[in-house]
Amino acid sequence: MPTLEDVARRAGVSTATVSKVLSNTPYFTEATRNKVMLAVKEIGYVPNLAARALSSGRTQIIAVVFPYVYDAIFADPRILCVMEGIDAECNLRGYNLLISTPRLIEGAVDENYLQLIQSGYLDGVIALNHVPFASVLDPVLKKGIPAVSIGGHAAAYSVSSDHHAGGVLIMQHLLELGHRRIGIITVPDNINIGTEQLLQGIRDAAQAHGLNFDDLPKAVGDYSTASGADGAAQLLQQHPDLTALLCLNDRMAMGALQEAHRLGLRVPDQLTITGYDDIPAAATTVPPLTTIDQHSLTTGYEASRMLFDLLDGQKPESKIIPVELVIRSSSAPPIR
Amino acid sequence: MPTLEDVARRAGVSTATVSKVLSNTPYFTEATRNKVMLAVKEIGYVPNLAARALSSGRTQIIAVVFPYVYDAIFADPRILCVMEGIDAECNLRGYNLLISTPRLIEGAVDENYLQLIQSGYLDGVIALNHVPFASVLDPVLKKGIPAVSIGGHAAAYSVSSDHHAGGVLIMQHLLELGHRRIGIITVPDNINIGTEQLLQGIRDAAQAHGLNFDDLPKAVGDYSTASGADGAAQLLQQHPDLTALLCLNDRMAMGALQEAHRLGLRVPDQLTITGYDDIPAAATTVPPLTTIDQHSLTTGYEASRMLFDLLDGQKPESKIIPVELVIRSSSAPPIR
DNA sequence: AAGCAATAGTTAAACGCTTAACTCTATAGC
DNA sequence: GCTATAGAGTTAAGCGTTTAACTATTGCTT
Repeated sequence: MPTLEDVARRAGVSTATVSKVLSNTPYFTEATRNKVMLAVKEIGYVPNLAARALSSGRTQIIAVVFPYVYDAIFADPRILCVMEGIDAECNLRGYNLLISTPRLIEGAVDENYLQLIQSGYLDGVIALNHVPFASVLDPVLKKGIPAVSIGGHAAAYSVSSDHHAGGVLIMQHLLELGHRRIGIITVPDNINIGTEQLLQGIRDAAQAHGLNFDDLPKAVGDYSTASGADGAAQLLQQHPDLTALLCLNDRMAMGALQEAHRLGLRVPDQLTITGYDDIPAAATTVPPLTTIDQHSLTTGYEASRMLFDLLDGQKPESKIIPVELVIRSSSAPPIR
Repeated sequence: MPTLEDVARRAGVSTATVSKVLSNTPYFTEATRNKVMLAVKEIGYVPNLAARALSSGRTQIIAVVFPYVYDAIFADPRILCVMEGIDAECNLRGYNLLISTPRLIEGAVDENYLQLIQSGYLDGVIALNHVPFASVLDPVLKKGIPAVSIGGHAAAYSVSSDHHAGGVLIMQHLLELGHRRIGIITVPDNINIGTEQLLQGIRDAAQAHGLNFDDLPKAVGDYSTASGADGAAQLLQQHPDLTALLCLNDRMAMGALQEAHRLGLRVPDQLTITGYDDIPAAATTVPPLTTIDQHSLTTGYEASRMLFDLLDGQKPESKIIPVELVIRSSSAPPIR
């Protein structure tokens, strides 16, 4: 492979000149620039990234990390939408995207991940908030790598959804339709800040309508479709009088939908089911899901923009992405 | 950050010794090894990957590339299953996963991608077969980077599904149920080899049952759910007597399901709908989809194993992953 | 006792780039 | 005429590893 030196020789200049011309340093004549560019084209020179990284300390690689939790990360469409936003922005800027899915062995982050963080291979990190979030992001911050978190982390720049508003919106929607006997398919406590805010929103909306959140029947799922079906089964068996199921994500709502169908319950006529996230599939279920759009693509986009600002030496403001109630056909007034 | 030299000084040996001990080169006493290891622990040394890469020519990075085609890659659950298999294997081996989604501007691969390939940053490549496949994989092969393709490429090691068998299986299933008036929701020609094989399988099965493939009504989609709905609408309007819809992927089948529901057609009683891929969502639609399981996870797993074999200097055999008919509830005999 | 192989470790060059510090005009200001 | 400054380019010192080639010691053959 041709090196800087080959280009320099061919263009009749020094390697420093080539390097600087290539990085658009000022103070070169057009003639010199042209000579260099021509030589580059002629011998098909492409910079060696490892050498560049070693010398400059920058790798042009940013990592997206999501702890491997519950089921496979790649199974969660919500995360993929975020990824897409990130990918698009990185592509635009000529950065490369590395994916890291640290395994968590008994609470400890895996060794490979730690090595990667320490290795100097990463110019920046975008981390998805999840259970063992601190343990994943802390090494990054300690090492001083620019990082932004999606979902919030006290010590980091972050972009998160307005989950409190989301909780209020979806619960309000149910209440305004006239539902009172509402089952909730939730996830284990302390999963992340977002979930707490969401639950608080639901609680507040309930209270505003004179309903006590703590009295509402609940089932605990794990975000997966299957757990949604299980939760629905359990809830409907113990509380056959429920008129609505509020699910903390779309996948669990899809499971609930499936279970309702299995039980011969027509949605939304006999049972209202709502989701959260607005993943692509939510629009194509039968019936399509009423849900909360988190604007995942925007979230990914904003996260990368924020990271690039950080890399440019700026101090960006943490951002809160507004959410939106999307009313489709899985919700209707309860039957009297 | 501490360097090799710091470790060497502390352990009272040369940097070469440290480097070799760390890479398990033979001919060192236990005492020396321990001294080195102790020093490493004490000062928290982590190798600098860029330096290592420059010096050794290996980066510990492998790239998964999928051309950006139609809609976002990240929207395709089938691909994500494959990714998961790849990710798991890379994680095990301590390799890092870089994702590249080259944009295709007027048939040409984007410049960033080409640079990445040439840059020496990649130890290996796994490429997903898609429309402009050659243009994406050719630079990789030319550069001599170990590569495996998923879906088949004449010049490369590959792992692919037995699409011909898949086509036969799904069509046979329909025919054996007694369907004859079958609509096909397909994709544009020449998308990739896999699709051609699949169509050939369908054709062969049709012929074996005395049905001429070319006479079957067809609609052309683009893999997306929406295009499946459109295709179904179009097909059912022009051919109201159809008793089954064979869709070339699950997402289009989900769209068809949705359209059937909109038209008030009960599936499978009044209309049979089948998919292909067996993405996770296929099991949770209402009704769950009859489809072909491509074993996407295995595919990803095998692809990375093959790549690692290649990196180990072996010459692996290209592999064909068997497929499997998964009969769920979206298919039934036609009404008489 | 010489020769050799195996063991244990070192030296120093190389990997390909960036960049601080430097040189050498040419022009401008006073 | 002398200094300052801006423009155009070069020199050479790293960046932190790996690794080929080398030295030195020990033990075993013959």
